[in-house]
Amino acid sequence: MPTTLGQKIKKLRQDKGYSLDDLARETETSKSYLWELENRDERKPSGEKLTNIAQALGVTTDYLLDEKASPDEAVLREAFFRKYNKLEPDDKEKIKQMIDLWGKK
Amino acid sequence: MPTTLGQKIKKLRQDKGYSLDDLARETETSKSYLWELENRDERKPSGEKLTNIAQALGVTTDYLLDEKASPDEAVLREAFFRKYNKLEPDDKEKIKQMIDLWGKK
DNA sequence: ACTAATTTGTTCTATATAGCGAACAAATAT
DNA sequence: ATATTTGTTCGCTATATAGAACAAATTAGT
Repeated sequence: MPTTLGQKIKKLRQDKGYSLDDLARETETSKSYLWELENRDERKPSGEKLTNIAQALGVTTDYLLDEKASPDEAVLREAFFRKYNKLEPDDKEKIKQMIDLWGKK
Repeated sequence: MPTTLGQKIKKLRQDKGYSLDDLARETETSKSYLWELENRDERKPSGEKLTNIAQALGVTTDYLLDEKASPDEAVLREAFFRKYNKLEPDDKEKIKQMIDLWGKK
């Protein structure tokens, strides 16, 4: 299971069969910087780059950044589901992706 | 409806009754920089800052960054919902937040 | 199999800008 | 009227990020 930002990017990229150049082209970033992101843990990319990368890899930025705790309590299921169904297609898709990914970690 | 990153931060912050100093303390950033984020459109904060800010304001980074399209097609609802229920509480909470926010835009 | 060409990954140097601290200004409270 | 809180500006340093050039690996040709 990948845990750092770099590991996640590398895994997702390779799973898609992209080279660094491929991903660089799609994300408006240089391949040298992508390499640093994957291999040097101390990098802190901008939200903009993160957005491009997340999109190219089909995940959300929240998944890449993998935040920490946040207060929790029970969910009202029906209300939840009704709300979900009213979302725009793009947003639905994103929610779905997050659920898929988080379910695996 | 706030549209830029700065507008969103400002609105959320003020709605919570926070001063720039308050938010700065909670998010590991300087108030001067927060001011720039709110008032100068050309700023590009790091994912790290974004994460802190999003958390302090109770939203996701994806909401703050408001990405663009992503491929879409039908969702298998039951599977979807079963998966959702298996998530960790923290993650459930995040999904819920996103749905709430996106439902309003 | 051997080598030349092409693709992929890595390192280095240079530049723009993220992000801070402290000083200043405006507003609000006492 | 003064003190305290809030917002704004400025200059400095660290670091994000690009653009090569270089190295390793892979592919294609003979």
